[in-house]
Amino acid sequence: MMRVQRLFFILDRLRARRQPVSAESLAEELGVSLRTIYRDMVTLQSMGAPVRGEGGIGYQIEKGYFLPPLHFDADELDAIIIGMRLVAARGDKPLADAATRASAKISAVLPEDMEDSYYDAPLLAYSVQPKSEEETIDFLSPVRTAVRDRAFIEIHYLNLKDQPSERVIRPLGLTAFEKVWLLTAWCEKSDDFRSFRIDRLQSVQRTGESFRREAGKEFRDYLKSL
Amino acid sequence: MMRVQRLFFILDRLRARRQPVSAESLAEELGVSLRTIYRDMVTLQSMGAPVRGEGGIGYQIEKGYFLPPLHFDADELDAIIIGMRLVAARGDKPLADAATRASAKISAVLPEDMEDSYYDAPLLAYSVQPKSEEETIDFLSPVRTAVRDRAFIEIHYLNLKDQPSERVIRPLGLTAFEKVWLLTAWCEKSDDFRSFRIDRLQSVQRTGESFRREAGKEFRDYLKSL
DNA sequence: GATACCCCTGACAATTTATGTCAGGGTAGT
DNA sequence: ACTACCCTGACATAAATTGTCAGGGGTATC
Repeated sequence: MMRVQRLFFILDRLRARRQPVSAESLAEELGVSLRTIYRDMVTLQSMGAPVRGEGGIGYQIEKGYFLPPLHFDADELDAIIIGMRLVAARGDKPLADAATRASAKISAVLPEDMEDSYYDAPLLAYSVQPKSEEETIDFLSPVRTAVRDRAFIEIHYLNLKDQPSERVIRPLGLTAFEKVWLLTAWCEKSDDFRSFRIDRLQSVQRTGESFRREAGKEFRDYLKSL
Repeated sequence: MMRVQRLFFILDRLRARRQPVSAESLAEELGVSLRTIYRDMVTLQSMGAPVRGEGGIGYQIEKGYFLPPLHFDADELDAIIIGMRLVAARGDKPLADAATRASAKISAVLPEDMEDSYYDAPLLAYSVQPKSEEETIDFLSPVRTAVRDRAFIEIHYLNLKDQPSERVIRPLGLTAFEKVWLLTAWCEKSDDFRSFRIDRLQSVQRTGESFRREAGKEFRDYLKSL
């Protein structure tokens, strides 16, 4: 009985991670011996699951699905519900609307009995709006799309000491902190990585040029160092 | 070994046929006894596969089991990604894991070209852990499942003035604020609605009893009044 | 060419599961 | 009442799973 659960768990796990998973970490997580994991892998492969193991690396699952994703369990549904509500509460209008739409699409594919509990779920998210709600121009969405399109933008920024500056940057990524969104970018002026708080932006404008992301790896390394 | 193949076969079979499949036909096809098929069904159900058996009909798989391909636009994808990462950052371990799994399942049903951008999306969520990270017992998940199951719980609570109390409550809902999770409940002792910060809970224990939600409407009204 | 990580395989005894059989009970439609 | 199913419990036997021990071999990094 334990075995079957384990096999499904392994599949799920390999699907979840892009990075290779070592047999040892699986063994530990599942409370079984290393040998058992190796045997499980043979079983999975013999059933046609596209799992590949490489020495010195770990296990990976090939793209394309051997088993279609299972339905969402109660915890996963909770995570989706609260996640979408968090975004709806903390994002700007376009992102909040998108969260609502995504939520609707997901609930549409749920079985009826789960669909009801999805909408009635007693999970809420609440967020205070950072500034006075009336006239705050929110730059989250323009910046977000600029990140997506890899478009250079020119910004007017007010740092935490209220010193204004103007610069052209490559917007690389966004991070949601407790209260603020942080934009990580490559600043052409400083020729280095810089972070900017979205709520301190005075203006955002695309220059029209776009960049290729040679900086991808460096960016990820930079993020890890934060 | 035979067992695992059988379970996968049954899943495949139920997905293939729209019409109900009888346990007997499965037993015959797989060369096992009827009893074994029934036991297999229990196993599948215990793994969260919504296979339904009806007397006089046969077995069928519920609609939401296999997620159909979903199409999300770029903004919706952003919302899902950041939402799941927010939950992963702010929930406790079970909820964070669930967010990761849900994320993987969603990405698995995306068209191929969208899948890459899903994983590479430069959107991150970061959250400071509220207490010292070592020995904080996290009550989010037990409370969350109690809300789901409508189970009475007995809690030891330390209010913001550090006054301890002990009470039996009906956990009604959870709200995620910037830094803390708030539990809204009906308190039997006070005979009124009360709110509790999850991080101030000292202990949580189910009484074993459960309640029906007559309080549903009142709860929603109460929440609106906050 | 060390070194550190990994994957992978075989064998064997102990334990845990799975299985068939027998004997019931339940439900829904006819 | 009948049919055609699903479902459950008990129990002895057969089969699979598991950990342990003892290896072999590949890949990347320094």
